Amino acid sequence: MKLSTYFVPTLKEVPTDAVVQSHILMLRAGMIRMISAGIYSFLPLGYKVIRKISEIIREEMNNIGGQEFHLPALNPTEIWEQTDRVNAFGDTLFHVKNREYVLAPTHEEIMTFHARNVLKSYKDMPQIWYQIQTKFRNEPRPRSGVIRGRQFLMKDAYSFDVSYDALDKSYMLHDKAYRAIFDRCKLKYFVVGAFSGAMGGTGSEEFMVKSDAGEDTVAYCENCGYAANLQVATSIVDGKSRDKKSEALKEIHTPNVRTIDELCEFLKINETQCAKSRVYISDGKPVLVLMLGNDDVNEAKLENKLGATVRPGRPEELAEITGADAGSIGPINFKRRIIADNRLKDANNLYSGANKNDYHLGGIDLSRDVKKIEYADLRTAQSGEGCPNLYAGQGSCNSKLEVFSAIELGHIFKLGTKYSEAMGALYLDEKGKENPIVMGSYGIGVERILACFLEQNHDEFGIIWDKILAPFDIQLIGLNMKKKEVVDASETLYAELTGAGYEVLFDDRLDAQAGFKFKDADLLGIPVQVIVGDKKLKESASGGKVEVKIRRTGDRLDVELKDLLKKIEEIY
RNA sequence: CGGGGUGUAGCGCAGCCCGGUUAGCGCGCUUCGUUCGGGACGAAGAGGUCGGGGGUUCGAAUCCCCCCACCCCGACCA
Repeated sequence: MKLSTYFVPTLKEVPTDAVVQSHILMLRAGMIRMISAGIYSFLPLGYKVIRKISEIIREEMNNIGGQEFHLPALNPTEIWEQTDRVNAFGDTLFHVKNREYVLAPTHEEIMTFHARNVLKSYKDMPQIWYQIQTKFRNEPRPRSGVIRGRQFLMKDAYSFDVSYDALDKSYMLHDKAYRAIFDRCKLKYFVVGAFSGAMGGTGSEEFMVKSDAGEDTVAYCENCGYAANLQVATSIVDGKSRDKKSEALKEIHTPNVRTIDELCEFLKINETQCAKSRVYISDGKPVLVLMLGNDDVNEAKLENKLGATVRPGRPEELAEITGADAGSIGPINFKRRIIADNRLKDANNLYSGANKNDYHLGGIDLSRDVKKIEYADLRTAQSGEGCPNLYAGQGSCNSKLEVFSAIELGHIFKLGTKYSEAMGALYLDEKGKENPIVMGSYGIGVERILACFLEQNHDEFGIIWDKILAPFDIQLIGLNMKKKEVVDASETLYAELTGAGYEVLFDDRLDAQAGFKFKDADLLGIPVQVIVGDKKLKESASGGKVEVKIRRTGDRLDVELKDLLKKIEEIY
């Protein structure tokens, strides 16, 4: 491909609206352009990479027996009503105005529709059906370029089995395929296991990539690979030990002391002697949550414990419930439900609010002074705390956890019979008995693979492709295309390299200066640059030299023209 | 949906607070010349509903009201 006629609008300056690296690089390298928030056009260079990624996905899906479909994005609303997902998706679902259609955000319904009509016998299974197709979701806030869009490419796969045991096999096949896909795409990823969500599934795994641009927060252990969404992550951290002697309750005047830090400062005590109080409202009823020191309440854990959603109490509610404002609230004489974090179990000699403005209580013994108190894991794990992963018979890992943001690349999910039951996808088993098909669903964000790769493979100058995803194998740069010897040599090389089976991007632009071409080449990040300039052409009697530059390392070497093909072969 | 910010030439921005010639700068683009291995130089050009609508005023990019778009933080995320 000749760059003089190839549409690759590179940008010298960083577009203001782009914040995350992958987005900036895709825009600057002329791979994408935005049409509207969360809606992007892929330009030729970007689409070339998308196609390479798609091909890898296809190969690995076919390897596990997957069969590729192409389903319509435009779906009759009625099908979505059968599973009550018009409601479940709510505003996220795009509705077509002049027909009873929706734009599909995923394809469980359509795949189940086909399964229902065809998979009538246990002999018809297992099946793995997949497609690579555009999904539509009316995200309230698209962001980070292509990472969270309103329209995006997804590889979605669905398995159909006769039993949960059989589903386990299909699920494991996908686990294998996904690892193969992400390995081949040279991504550094990790797997977050089984988070029992509200979707009625029996198991799931998320494939994640560490990134500041990510929207999930996870706790990860480098040592053993433990990874958990922060919403459920636990850690090993000491509780408040129980002192031998419980002191008597004492009221302390603490004017203008609101926070735990201020309390510690005021009383010259350690924060692990304090119980922090937070009042939440759940189901219209107040709950006092006690945390040790400055520990953060993990609202997801609290909601799990209560089995209902929670919200923080409003200031006027706090005053009415406790008789005090936030900062002076505590467990003593609190008449409603009290749940304390496990770190506070049986703790004594604690300081906490007195439910009276500007007063705190000391000498609190939770066992002695708080009659009806429950304990639960309610705290948010933090970086540096001990990994809770258990080794069989050897205690826990206890290496240091790291908490960071991550991008979800893929998700494999044991669906069970939710959709087959709702839509009547039933088969006959060996005994002639009717059963619902047991399903799994499996998704990969195709553009996210691209974005994650770029997040992990760039430097200050631009993209650094790995050869497996690179849009081209070689960037051939004719430095001064006004000189005949350069034109002749580079045209010859272009023909030779292309003939040898390499995909070559030939910078044959007539008017671009050397520096300009170098900068563009580094930005585009093709793995190998072959630089043809008149000086080096003259350097050898035997036909001249060209320079070969390896983008990732920055290494340059001069190569005789006649040795070039061999050299490139060595590199590749 | 709540909070914050931005919208002026293809891109990046100044001008706005404090209204007043013909709305400016850099990059890019066109033409000519010079240059030619790390985003060159000179000269001459083209390119604008100042996001949209309404209002105030003799006069609005500038002040006021409404709307729209985009970005960031949060909420949401099968």
